[in-house]
Amino acid sequence: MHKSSSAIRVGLNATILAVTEEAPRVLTATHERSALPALPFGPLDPLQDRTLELGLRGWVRGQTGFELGYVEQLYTFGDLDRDPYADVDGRVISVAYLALVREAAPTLGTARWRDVYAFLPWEDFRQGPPNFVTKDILPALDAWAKDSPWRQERYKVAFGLDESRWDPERVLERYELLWESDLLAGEKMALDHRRILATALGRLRAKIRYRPVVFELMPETFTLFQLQRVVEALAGVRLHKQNFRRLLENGRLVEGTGETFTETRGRPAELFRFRRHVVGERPSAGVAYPSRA
Amino acid sequence: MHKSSSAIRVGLNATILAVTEEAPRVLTATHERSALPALPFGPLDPLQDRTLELGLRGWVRGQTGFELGYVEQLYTFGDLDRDPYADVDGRVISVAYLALVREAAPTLGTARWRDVYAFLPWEDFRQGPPNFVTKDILPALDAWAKDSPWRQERYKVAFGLDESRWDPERVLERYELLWESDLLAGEKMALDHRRILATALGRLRAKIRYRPVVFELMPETFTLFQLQRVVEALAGVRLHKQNFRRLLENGRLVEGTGETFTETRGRPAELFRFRRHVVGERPSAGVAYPSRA
DNA sequence: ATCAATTATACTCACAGTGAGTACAATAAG
DNA sequence: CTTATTGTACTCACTGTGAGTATAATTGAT
Repeated sequence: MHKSSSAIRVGLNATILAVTEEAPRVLTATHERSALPALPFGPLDPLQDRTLELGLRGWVRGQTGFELGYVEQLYTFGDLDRDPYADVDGRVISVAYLALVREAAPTLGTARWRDVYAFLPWEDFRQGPPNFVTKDILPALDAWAKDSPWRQERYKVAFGLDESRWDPERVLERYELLWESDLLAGEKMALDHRRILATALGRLRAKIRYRPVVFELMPETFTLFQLQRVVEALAGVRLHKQNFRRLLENGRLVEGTGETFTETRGRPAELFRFRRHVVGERPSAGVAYPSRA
Repeated sequence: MHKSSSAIRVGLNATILAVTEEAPRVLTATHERSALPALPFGPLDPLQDRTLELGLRGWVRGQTGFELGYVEQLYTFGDLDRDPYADVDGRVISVAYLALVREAAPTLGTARWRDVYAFLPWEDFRQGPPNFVTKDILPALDAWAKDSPWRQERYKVAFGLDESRWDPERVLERYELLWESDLLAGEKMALDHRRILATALGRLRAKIRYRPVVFELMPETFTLFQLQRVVEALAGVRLHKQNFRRLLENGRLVEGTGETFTETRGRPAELFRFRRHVVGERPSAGVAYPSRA
């Protein structure tokens, strides 16, 4: 066994999300040792970086060319066994951040945009429960929980069976459930990065509802239907159009520009713009996704 | 100027809360250099502590004699200028935790229980707005916001004026508002610990509503009125008794023991017990504080 | 023994959201 | 001119929630 160094290094971990073409995307790098996709990661420079967030913005700019807009701290990971190379490298504490950017612009280096649902395929319920969930996962979970009423309750709540209904925000619960039962589907990521991604998605889905963060992902002007599509892509659920609009009007979050937008056929839609000044205005201004269609 | 060391140390910071005699209490130590009250703080041992949480539990046990029950990670602080001694000591990153314990039992060392509202006096609205808030703070804030409509909105939302109503969870917003306007009342704490305390209180107030965490603060059996008093102490708001009980019944969080409890005069109250197994049962099981009395 | 204080219950009621549905209007591609 | 597509206008039932009124059950104090 190698002798461990007692030095601690602090890493800054970024889950950078965008939505393009009705799919949530995450910026990935390639993990050197495992060759798996990984969340971009940079060290904290203890002398230069005045704040953790500035440090993050700095190396993201350098490594990927992105100027981050909205940034939010997620969680700090520091378990000794999360990194199998920790013995060699010394202990690493990593502070994970969630960042939202406006568009999937071209990237520098090895960074690459990937569909979030490639890693968490069971989270996309827009077409109803995905096939492999109903066919494979749920029966297997049922077997897994057969002898434990507690496991029963747990997986039924997580997947919205029986009494409870599918709650888009319970991403982490579902991830951990599938991890424990060894039923994880989808593509792997390096280390515990898939878990971090799940944390990020859950947080974002929750935050959307009480803070106007979706607009960080939208262009300057947009139609209400485009906005709905973006929210749906993130929430992984289809929404009821009329109710969605009703909520938007109540929240006074957007204002019409008067211009219209025609791309597909059908009646042209009016273009809207986010009313930036509402941010502090209302107690809780979010784009609460109302119901499924 | 001293030459800074480039080593990083990681500290684990605990906000340990309990509720006794209808007051939320926080466990404080004494900061060596400033002699101010401080949140207990211990280093992470990069070789021994398998997880951050275990590290925390370990030194809390050693330093204060407490065996922590409920523990939750709060936030990670790492700004260079948060500690004026950073130059000498090298960079410190601290991971803050919120912990709940059952009772304000006697403590070892210099640790001491203090009323949370001694540090954040404007947060206790149980008797309605405290005198110094209406008399001093609000007028001063009004002056501070006189020329900025944005500041206006901000402080009115934070303090529940006009349209909006007092939201117990906006602790951090209020703290930052008062900090910026240089109107902080109450006792100081070392470094940025008062800010951390504000973060913790806000988080706990929010969490109470969708997870049954209050019970971590209650004895094994309790009357519903005692429970209400504890929630009120944390929320800093008086509640409507009937509605509070209605919500408890709906949530199926507690069950009667059949025994009754008599301490004050008046009709004896039935003793209840937390139904532990509901934890995974319901989608969101919390003791949502309903309305003010 | 009576009263005041204190706590526990039982209901009511209005109002705001919310999930869901029906119907119809406007426009463009084919 | 049909059809696909999107935008609008309403309705409706149901649930939660904030609030209020009234009454029952106790016990300590006078």
